[in-house]
Amino acid sequence: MYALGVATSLMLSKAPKVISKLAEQYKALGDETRLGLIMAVASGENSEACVCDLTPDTGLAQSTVSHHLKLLVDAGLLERTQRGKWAFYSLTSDAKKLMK
Amino acid sequence: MYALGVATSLMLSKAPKVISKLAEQYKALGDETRLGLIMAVASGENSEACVCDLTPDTGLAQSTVSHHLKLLVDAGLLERTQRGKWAFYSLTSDAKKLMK
DNA sequence: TCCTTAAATCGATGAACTTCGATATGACTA
DNA sequence: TAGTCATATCGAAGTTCATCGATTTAAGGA
Repeated sequence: MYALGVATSLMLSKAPKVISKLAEQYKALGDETRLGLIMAVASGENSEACVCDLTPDTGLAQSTVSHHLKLLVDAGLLERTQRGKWAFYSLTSDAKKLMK
Repeated sequence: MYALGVATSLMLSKAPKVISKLAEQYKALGDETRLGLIMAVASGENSEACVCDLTPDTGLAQSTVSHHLKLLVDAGLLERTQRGKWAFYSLTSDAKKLMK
């Protein structure tokens, strides 16, 4: 017998589907643009931000930013809320856990 | 003034180069094969494993596994040690932090 | 109702990634 | 030294990804 490694309990406890989801989340964070976006969201008032605020900082086209935000939502890292004409994005609990 | 978000201190404290490194590390974890490899390493005796043990589980070619391991080393998540004919891989402190 | 503004979707393009088989390197063994 | 085993490197093929401009959808405002 030997001492359990750091991630052993994690590995043993997670079903394949969870591994796959986790990989998806890491992949979503594994892009400078998206990592910047999610950090900008986290640092916004009430830890949320709308696309109109996020887009200028990236230097990318609005459609590209929208695409990245959708990816982050699909990965379960951001939540989208419509308020008036604006779409606001905020961190999910998964994102908070992962970025701690 | 408003309350700081979860990742605010992270964002404010990290220089662009660090952001870029962090994205690289997340990207490295954002692949099921590599996430599986790093978990296998973590769960191995002394939290290390050699390529010969890691390869069969993946169902991939040896050259492919070698390639993924190199990526993980380049990202600063694994360390390589030669012992006899075998190459052993172990987690770095960055990997332990990120996968906690 | 028509116009404006915010954001999402679509289709195309070039770059990056995963994977493989073949080959090279490096370390022990006969 | 010649041979074998473990691993790394190389070059190619197919796939996925990031990005853009154009268009569409959705929500308000005049």
